[in-house]
Amino acid sequence: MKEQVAELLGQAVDQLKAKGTIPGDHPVRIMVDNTRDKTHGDLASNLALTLAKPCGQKPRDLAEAIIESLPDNTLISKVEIAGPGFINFFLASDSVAEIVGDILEQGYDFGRNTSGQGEKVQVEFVSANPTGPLHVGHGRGAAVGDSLCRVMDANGWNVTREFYYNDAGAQINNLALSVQARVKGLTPDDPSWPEDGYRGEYIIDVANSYKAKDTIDADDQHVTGSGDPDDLEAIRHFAVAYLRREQDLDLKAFGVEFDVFFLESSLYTEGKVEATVQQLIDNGHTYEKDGALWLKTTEFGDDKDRVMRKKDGNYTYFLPDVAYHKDKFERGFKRVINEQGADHHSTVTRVRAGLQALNEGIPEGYPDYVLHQMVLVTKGGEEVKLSKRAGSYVTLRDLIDEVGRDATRYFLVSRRADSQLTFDIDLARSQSNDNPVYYIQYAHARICAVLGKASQDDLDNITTSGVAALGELELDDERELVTQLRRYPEVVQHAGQTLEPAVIATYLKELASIFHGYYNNHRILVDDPSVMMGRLALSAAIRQVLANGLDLLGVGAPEQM
RNA sequence: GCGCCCGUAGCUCAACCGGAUAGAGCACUCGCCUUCUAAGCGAGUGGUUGCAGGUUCAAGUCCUGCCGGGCGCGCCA
Repeated sequence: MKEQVAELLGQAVDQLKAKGTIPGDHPVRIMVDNTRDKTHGDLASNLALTLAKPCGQKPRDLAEAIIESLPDNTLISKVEIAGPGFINFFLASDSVAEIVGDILEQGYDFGRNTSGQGEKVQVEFVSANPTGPLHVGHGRGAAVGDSLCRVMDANGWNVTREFYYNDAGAQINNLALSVQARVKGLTPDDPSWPEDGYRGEYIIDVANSYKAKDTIDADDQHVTGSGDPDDLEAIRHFAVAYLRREQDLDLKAFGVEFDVFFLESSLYTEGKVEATVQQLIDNGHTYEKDGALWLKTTEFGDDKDRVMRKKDGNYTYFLPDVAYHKDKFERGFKRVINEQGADHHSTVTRVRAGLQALNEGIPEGYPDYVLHQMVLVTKGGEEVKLSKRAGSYVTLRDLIDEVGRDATRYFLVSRRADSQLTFDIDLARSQSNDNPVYYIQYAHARICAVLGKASQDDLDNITTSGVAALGELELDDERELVTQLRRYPEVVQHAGQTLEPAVIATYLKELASIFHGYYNNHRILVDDPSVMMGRLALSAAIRQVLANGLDLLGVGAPEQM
């Protein structure tokens, strides 16, 4: 709709350029905005304001000229000049109502677009190391990352969900030692407990399962415990598989699944780390100092150079990261988005610098990052810091068990990633109007209930006589509802462009709010068949958009509550 | 000290590429269930958008400097 109005304005500009009112060589950027105030019509353009100066005219005079040059059309019913020189467009009722027909016809596809043109995009998120249960921060990553994937998919991208983890480093060794200690019956208080060992109670479960020679099937790990307390290697494999499985179960309970699990160890075994190092050396971006090998990241915007190979011959963490992203690029992902906690933001510059130093034509801003800030969990007004199972942090499982999947996902995805989030457990679990999740779901369930009362015959005719009757809908709130529905595709697009799935949540809250108001003021199943059919069509369209939007958030759309 | 993010109503948050009178919910006050789900609706109260400059016809939004909070500044990951 915006595009169509912009198109009309474009034609008016061309005409005025031909007349000389607008300088022919002046670049014109046409902006059409939704209006905030309905007295300003449906859409507005600031075109006359931006062109006033180069044209040497008063904005309102120029607006007048632009309006006179607008081609004839059926889209717009009225145009006004307002304020300092805005051009306000009032859309014709018919063209507005059309959107309802579109929604009913397109169903699940309404709001989706093809702007991604089927290009491959990889979204890496969660990427927790298998050293313990997932915590709230991972939960935020999972909620934001998965929703982002859904949004990218809705914008026509071919999305791959990827989970990367370290299965072989010092931390994993530490994990193995901790499990081994538990297998041997030691406790964290014991003097011979491994230094910096993992102290959480979950380690006991891993140890017991290992001793019982259980078989573990995670998404990407399949191991049977040997039970041998002295076989550290066997313990390591088992512990990784065990915790991976636990994470998988949490993620499944959260409604999040991955296409690819990528092991850091494979970068070593397949020689990709070595190859990356060699390439960096060959390109002359490295030097030896103090027995270590350094990468000149300062050549690419870093504030100091970074060690890539330590004195002891091991690599620092960011080198495999560079090798990993080189691999992503070589796998054909021209676009990659990494969703991570903001506590790792210092890696952004390093990884990008490393990729530039490879000199392989990888674009400068590659990869994209979405960094989420910390999550603070509160209950009863107090900060919650500990969980029994993990010991030192609140687990994702705790939240899912306590407040439910939908509410947890909603709360974690509904705020912009770059601001800190307070997760109020009491609010999230309250089944009341305080809780936006239920507020939105309730709107969906209510419509389902109403449609359930309508006759099958009427429902069958909803797309024909229902849509045809939309002209009868003259109420302000009906008009407002249709306007909100019309904006949905823009919101999906906006979420995709800014990589901010949270805007979907905001939109749905607004749509639900307008609907609840409408529902309370007007009956849908009224005697007048024409009015009823129109309202049924409108309601069905709202239900569809609510369902589509909730789906992008990974939150369910219940038919009854 | 340096870098990144944030600062909007008492609280939690909105505000589309810079647009017109900064919006919701909670809390507080008062109303609405014999009618499709009251997990709902309506009305009222509540603001120098942290502070000070600058750019612009127009700034919560962009720029600079402060103040406050978070995170990061390792040959840890």
